[in-house]
Amino acid sequence: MGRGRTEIKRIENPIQRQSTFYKRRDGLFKKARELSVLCDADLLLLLFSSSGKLYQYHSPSVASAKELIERYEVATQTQIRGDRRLERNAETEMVEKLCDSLERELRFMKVDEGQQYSLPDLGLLEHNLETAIGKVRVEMDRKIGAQIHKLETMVRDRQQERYGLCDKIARVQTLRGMEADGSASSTPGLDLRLGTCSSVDTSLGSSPWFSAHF
Amino acid sequence: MGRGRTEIKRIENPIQRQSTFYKRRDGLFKKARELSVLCDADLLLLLFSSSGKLYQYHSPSVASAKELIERYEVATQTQIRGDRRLERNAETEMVEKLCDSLERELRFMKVDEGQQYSLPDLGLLEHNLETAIGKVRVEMDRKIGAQIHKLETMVRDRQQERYGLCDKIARVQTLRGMEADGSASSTPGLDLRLGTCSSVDTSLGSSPWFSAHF
DNA sequence: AACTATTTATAAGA
DNA sequence: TTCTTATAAATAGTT
Repeated sequence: MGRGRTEIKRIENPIQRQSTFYKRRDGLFKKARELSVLCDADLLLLLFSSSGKLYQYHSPSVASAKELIERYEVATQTQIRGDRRLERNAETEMVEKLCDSLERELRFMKVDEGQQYSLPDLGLLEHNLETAIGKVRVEMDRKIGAQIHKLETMVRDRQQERYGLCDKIARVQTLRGMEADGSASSTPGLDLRLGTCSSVDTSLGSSPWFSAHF
Repeated sequence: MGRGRTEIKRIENPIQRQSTFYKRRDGLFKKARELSVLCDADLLLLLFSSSGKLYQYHSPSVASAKELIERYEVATQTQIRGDRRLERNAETEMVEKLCDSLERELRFMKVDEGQQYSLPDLGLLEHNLETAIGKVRVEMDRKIGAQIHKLETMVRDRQQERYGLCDKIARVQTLRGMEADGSASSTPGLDLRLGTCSSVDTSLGSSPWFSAHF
């Protein structure tokens, strides 16, 4: 459009090029906006002039360019990874998250191997790692402590139960003794003796929880 | 353009909307290409249809959309950080790199505080951190060792120099003694005695390198 | 998809 | 940069 000429090739005259850039930039942005509104589409337009200046447009329906860039990355990743993503559930996602963290951790360590840290930097690094290890150990202790407490409570409850039963048995036997004869009881098949009512082993050496986790 | 109607608002008829989407998408991409060629500009166009399908265009002068996204991120960072970046040299960049690493490290640790790690995960984490600390310490030892070696070498060289000078002085004094008189020497202002030619202190307690780094 | 009456974008000039 | 205007290009409605 315009008077004459159509050939699409670099405009050599810088003044004319600049002028054309402004006009066509405005036109492009307008068209972008119209498309996004008319057709309910999301779009991002990043434009760098030949002098390196950035102009951008994104459809009003999205909050920021960043949002669309992330959507773009997800979309292209999906194309690459195919439908593998569909097989995943929440649990595997969490494991993946942890793996990512560890990967990052390891990459970080590799940077260290690659050289470039000065001695004071290494000292700082050491300190931070020590702090981190401290946190991990505190957390482990907390978790182990909680588990032990839980088990101890369970053990104590069982013991109480046993004491109660022993008591009952003792009373039943006393009752029998008072009846003073060996005739058939009303519950002949039921032996209420449960063995000695002594202490219960509270060590956790072979607890299923322990062996399952280490 | 087209017969009648111009109002820019969402087209409700889905068939018409789809048709318009194709036409205007092609038009937009064509305009984008023309702008980039005519005005030597780089551009990226990401377009998501209302059904979520992605269409993209980037100027032929760049290898990939990713490249322009990175350029965009640099440009916006520059806008935010202003000209602070201009003040930076290679050295500060390296420090920044380290800070980023530590930040990542700390973020990782925060995830840990937030809960969600199981005991075996914590065990693994602990192990990894121990390995990392080991690496850092080995690297520190290596650096300190190298510095000590360098200093020892310097000290040894100085000692050698001194021995050489002592030797010279001894010979000069012997010569003087053989001349057997107290008359003015040809170099009266020059006292060649450099003090006792004994051992040199090799401790590094107050070395400038050491104090500069810790 | 293709056609075409119209609207819109813009090259050149001011 | 911005405005104007002649003209090329895009496209809405239709087939």
